[in-house]
Amino acid sequence: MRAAAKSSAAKPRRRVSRAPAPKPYHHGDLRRVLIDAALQLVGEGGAETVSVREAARRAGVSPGAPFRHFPSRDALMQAVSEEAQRRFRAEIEAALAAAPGDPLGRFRCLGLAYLRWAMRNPTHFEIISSRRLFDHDKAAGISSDNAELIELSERTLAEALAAGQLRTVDLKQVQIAGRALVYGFARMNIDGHFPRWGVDAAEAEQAAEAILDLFIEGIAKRT
Amino acid sequence: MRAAAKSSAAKPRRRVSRAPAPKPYHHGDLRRVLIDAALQLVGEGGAETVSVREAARRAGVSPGAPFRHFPSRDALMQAVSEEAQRRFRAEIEAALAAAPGDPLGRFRCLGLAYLRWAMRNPTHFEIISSRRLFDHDKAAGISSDNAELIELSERTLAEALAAGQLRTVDLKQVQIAGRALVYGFARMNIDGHFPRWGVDAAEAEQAAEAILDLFIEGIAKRT
DNA sequence: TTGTGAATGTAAGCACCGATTACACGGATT
DNA sequence: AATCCGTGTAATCGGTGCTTACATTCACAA
Repeated sequence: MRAAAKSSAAKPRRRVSRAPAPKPYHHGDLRRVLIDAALQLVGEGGAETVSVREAARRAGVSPGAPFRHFPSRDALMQAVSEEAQRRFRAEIEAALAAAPGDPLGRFRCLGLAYLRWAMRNPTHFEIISSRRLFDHDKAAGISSDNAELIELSERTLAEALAAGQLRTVDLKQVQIAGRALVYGFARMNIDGHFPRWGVDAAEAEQAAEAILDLFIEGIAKRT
Repeated sequence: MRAAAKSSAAKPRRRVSRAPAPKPYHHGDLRRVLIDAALQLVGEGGAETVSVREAARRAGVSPGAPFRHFPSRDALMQAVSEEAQRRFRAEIEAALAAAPGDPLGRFRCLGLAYLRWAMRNPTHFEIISSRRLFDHDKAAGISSDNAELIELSERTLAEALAAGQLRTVDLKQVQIAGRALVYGFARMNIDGHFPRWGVDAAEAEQAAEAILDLFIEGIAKRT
């Protein structure tokens, strides 16, 4: 690519807050900009094509600068993952709050919001999905990630059981199976198992809804 | 990519039958050895930590030699993927052939064999799972991969439907849901979503069987 | 206002990586 | 026996993660 070739172009050293200097030595909010750049890079070529140098390049900063904010590439990716998880959880909770109803219906809303977000934001979902790459140290620690979401789904399922809407009592199994279903569908989508749906997102979302309904009918008490 | 751990892998050479030639110029079966080395590397540090150089190092060969057999790293990984897929399909078909019974029971055997193989060979399964990395060109082409397996599961499901064992008639939905379920479970396992099961494989397999049964009961005609 | 230390950037460099090119070896064909 | 060509080596290039040394700026205090 191109060398930086920063034209120094000796500028007047106005430090008055009135006019913004064209090249301030300090970036201002490099950390945030790096995370955004990395997020964009994931969207362009997958998670493993993200390079710290390219992120720095897009931030208009030297290759070593990012290491002032992240001790390693993995740390940067972890920050990206946390950002993605934050958005994910926010959207799920919003969708669940906005759609009340019977417990099983709310469980369906939960799964649907999960699937929709995963299909519409494959970039973010890909980052979230693999703990082995980004959260390997945090996995046994704080667990402030989507454990909250897991608990939310468990609570909703418990309500459904209390309301007599389920045909089985093993909530843990149902919860894991539901997670595996939506996770598997979303992963298959971004892993390219549905090449035909790459061009028709609506069809993919329809299929997602259909298999979710199939699962829910499977766990619901038969009429 | 990141630096890989060093490892001395001076392999004893034996190719000449007459005298102990210390260094035969030609390796003999480098292609196979490279695939095996790459497979081993995936098992040690994940798919993206595999480097052509390290594979060459373990094969006792110069860094440029692998490129005589594979035009690129991705080509090597694709060969590894094909090898893994071959073993996968062989085991599934063997398990299915050895366990006859009613169609739905055979479908269960299919899913169980899938899950078991995925849990016991996470290395291979990880390679198989992501088409975007390894099969991007082949995806629309020959499709000699596990499309055969998909068809096999569809056929088994159709038999189950014909035998009146299913409560729904939309086979495509059932098939996709089943695939998403087992794929999601296997992926969650290797992606580290079940850290507790990292030490107890038996428990993981029990859980896998349980969610599979949950799903099958969900699609079965109620007695 | 003026030091002064901590933050945060740059510059240079290391080792490793994928990939290419020129060259060396040797088994197989004729 | 001479030759061809598949297969290995050696050298090299640009890119990458990461470290170290140095430069600049900001924030806070005397």
